[in-house]
Amino acid sequence: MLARLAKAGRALTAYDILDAVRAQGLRAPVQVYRALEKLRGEGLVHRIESLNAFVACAHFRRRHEDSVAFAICETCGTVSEFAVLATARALRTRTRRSGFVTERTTVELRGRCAACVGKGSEAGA
Amino acid sequence: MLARLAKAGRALTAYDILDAVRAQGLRAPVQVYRALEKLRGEGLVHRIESLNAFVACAHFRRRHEDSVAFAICETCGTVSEFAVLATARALRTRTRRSGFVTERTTVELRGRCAACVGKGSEAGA
DNA sequence: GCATCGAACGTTATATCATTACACTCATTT
DNA sequence: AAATGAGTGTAATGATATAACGTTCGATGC
Ligand SMILES: [Zn+2]
Ligand SMILES: [Zn+2]
Ligand SMILES: [Zn+2]
Ligand SMILES: [Zn+2]
Repeated sequence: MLARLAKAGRALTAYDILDAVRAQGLRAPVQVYRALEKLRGEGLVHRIESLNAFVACAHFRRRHEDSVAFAICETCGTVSEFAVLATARALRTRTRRSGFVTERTTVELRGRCAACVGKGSEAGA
Repeated sequence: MLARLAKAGRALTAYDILDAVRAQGLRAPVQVYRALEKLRGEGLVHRIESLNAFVACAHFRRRHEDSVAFAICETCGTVSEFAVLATARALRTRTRRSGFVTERTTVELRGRCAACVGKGSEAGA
């Protein structure tokens, strides 16, 4: 299942994954959600909140949910993961001043990836 | 509908809102979603992606979806909106270096608000 | 006035995402 | 062996969101 996610390069919904792994014997959504929960616990999978979908962790590091961001291309669906340690720290500090204790951050950017921007400008020229 | 959202102080799902406005004649989800879409377009409502829910804009400013963040209390559900102009700019600059053109950012923090942290530590002491 | 058009709306049905409930298996403990 | 408890598979359901389609109604042109 993790292999499928990693190969996809984009976010897959739980039901996308379900379709992909039916051959391996998984038959019901709850099985996929349980597996995803486990993988998320191991830091191998991230959830993209704005897509209700999942990606394989690109960094093979454990537990960095608190300082990761995603750039999501609206045109081709590609999801790129990058670390935002300083940004996350700044946000935590900022809210801490009003008494809010941050446990987790979600940072997701929508836009167009280099490849799709290139294609777009070609078409427009 | 906007009044209901503003009064709530927390995020409401479309179906929460639907229940609240049945008295006003709205009967179906799609009507609520259409109204929300309009209000979002006017910058009066924000969507909280990690909750699949909606809040009234706390700033009464138009169109700042690209630089707003939310601190969401996991204990009491309170959502606080704050501006993150510098942070959003930094993220855009950062991804721009790899060719990604950002159109919109989602920044959501989960944790515990001042009130709930206070109660928690009292209980723990 | 009135035919035509198109945006907005209401209704129904359906699609999509996620969890609950429960029975069964199997390894661990006593 | 019986009791316990974690994990699993199945079915059903709940929660979120959109599609499809006919109607209303104001704007436009004749
Ligand atoms: Zn990662
Ligand atoms: Zn792209
Ligand atoms: Zn706002
Ligand atoms: Zn709170």
